[in-house]
Amino acid sequence: MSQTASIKDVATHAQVAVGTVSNVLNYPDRVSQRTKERVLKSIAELGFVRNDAARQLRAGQSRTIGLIVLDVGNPFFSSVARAAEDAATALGSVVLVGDSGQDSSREAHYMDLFQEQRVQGLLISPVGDVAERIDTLRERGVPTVLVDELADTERCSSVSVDDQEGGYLAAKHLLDLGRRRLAFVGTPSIRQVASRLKGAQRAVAEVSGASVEVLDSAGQTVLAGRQVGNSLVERAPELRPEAVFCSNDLLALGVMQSLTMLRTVRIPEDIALIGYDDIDFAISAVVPLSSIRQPTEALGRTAIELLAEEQESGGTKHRAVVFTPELVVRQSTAGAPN
Amino acid sequence: MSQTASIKDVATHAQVAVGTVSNVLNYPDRVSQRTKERVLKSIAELGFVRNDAARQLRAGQSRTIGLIVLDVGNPFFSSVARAAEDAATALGSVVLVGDSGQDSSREAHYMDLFQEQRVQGLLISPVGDVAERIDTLRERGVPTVLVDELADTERCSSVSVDDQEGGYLAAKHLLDLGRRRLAFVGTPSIRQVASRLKGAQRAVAEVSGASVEVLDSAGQTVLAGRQVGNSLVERAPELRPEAVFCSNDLLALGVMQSLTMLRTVRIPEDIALIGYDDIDFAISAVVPLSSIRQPTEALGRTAIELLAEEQESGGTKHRAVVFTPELVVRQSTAGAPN
DNA sequence: CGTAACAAATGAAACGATTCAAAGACGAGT
DNA sequence: ACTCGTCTTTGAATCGTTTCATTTGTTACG
Repeated sequence: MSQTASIKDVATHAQVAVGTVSNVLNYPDRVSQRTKERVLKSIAELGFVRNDAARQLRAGQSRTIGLIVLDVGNPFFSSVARAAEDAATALGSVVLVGDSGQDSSREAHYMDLFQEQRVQGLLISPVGDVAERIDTLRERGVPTVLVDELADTERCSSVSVDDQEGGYLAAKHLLDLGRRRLAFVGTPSIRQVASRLKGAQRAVAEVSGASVEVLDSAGQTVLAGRQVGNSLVERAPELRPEAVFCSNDLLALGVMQSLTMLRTVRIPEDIALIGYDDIDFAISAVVPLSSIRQPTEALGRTAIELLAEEQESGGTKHRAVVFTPELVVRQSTAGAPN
Repeated sequence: MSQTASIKDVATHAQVAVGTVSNVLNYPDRVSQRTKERVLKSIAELGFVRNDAARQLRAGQSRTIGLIVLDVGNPFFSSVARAAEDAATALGSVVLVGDSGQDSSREAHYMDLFQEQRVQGLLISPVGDVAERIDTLRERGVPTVLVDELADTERCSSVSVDDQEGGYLAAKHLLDLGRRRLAFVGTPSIRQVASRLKGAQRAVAEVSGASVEVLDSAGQTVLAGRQVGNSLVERAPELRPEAVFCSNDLLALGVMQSLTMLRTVRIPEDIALIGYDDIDFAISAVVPLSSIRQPTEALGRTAIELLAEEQESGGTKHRAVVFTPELVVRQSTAGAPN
């Protein structure tokens, strides 16, 4: 009894055929009440637990869905991951999360791994160029859904958020407050950030006399935000922007700390400040931070749904679902223009 | 070529026996250079990828290690998880992360799942009482290592951090600054928090004239911290504590926000403040926050090592490794006593 | 030339589940 | 008593890999 019992052991113990035990587990209606009880009793007595490997081998496919994210520590991704897990659980599947850490070799490693595991499907926020591998997977019957990246629908499905719209919303909001001299803080070398900037510029172009200055930050962290914030404080007041849009909440919190710590600048009176992502900390900042909320739960849930669609259609039909981000106004951009 | 090629297909294509293909993959030295090349060429041409389910079935065990945490969103656990993943990767294993969300039914679900997967071993931060299940797993040859919880070494191994010592360190530090009237903020109903409080009380008992008041918070979040902070601000100055020790950095940040926002209290001059966990935000707070750092990487790495030890010893020898936390002094507790 | 020694390659058996065609059991209807 | 239909149960075949006892091939040596 020390080692694990197999279905055969159960069959022997209950004095039935192995097929019957399998039926008890998978098609209980096919089995008479009497035998069912006997089998279940044996299962309990022997402590039988299904061997998933054997089951998968026979089925030719696992009940596993692979998810590769850029950084599990990032609240955006951990939220997407959690939503995906919940949606998958409802379908009787399990999500395996791999963290590429923005490293394309790690990304490749996880793709290999998931392929060996014969995952049902793959959700991925790609780092490198994965187009070819996705083609290969599709040929093998493994559907892929890009996450937070727009897909060529000839190739696969995708769920993403309209970053340009998000940027537009943020800048429009600042302009609506009456602010004209805007600053954008972020690293436009990242595609998502570039789109947000583009959206902001579009909003600015719609208002005469408005301008936006781009402040390239060293990274997307609180510290990077502080550095930018310090450089703003050092400026002569008349050279400071009237409103700042950061490509990410961490940056915004850093900027906020610099500005409020030295107490030379008031938020939102002197400078209105808005971030992006609406992380949990945004609401609990010294000055509650306005932000652009991305529908992370919807992203995760929809990603799983698209995967299911792909499976049903045999991997022929692809869809690119684009969500619209939402403006969340808090104290950091509250009140009338100065 | 649309579907996945098996080892048999490779064998046919390369005109060798299946055993030879297997040898090329697992024992390359047993195969001559010539055939090896031929086989590898066929593998590449057919795009063959090992079927892990079949491999596991034959091996009787997977290369997977299960990890069940209380909350993946919590930086403490995500850091432990990452360290465990890295250590496991080095051993050629994969870590599957399950999030119990402090819910014992979800915990049980993941335990079932991992058992079906025939994981090599299980790392778990338990919610409910899992002693019996661990016994069962041990009988089945699945070693378990408790994470952030001290184990009965008759039963299994564990990695944990000395919470009482952490509490002692924090309180001692505050006392060393000359502060006498301390406050402890947290939810002592959680075991770890209770230990930290106990440590703090021990430190206080060592100093004559010192006292510690316990402020039970509604949760362990920034918001809960703010509420406590507000209640402190409302007090008459002479009734306020001289130093506050929060059982968690989020709480501490909340307290800090309340105190600094209203500008009636200075940190650290009027109230010295220390948190616990040393999360990334601690260093970037308005007033950089002192904290107690837990060796999360060591926890994750060691958990995997203990698992390996268990496997080698056949699951007979268990060890409980306890790490000592570390005091990190920053501005929130800097300077001389008032 | 015979054979011992070794290397390389073979292919059937096994892992544990599911599937499915076939057999068995049983009662109703004639 | 016989046939038919329905409900249960059976057990061999299958999935793709690894393992290992055998066979085959090659070289060296007496």
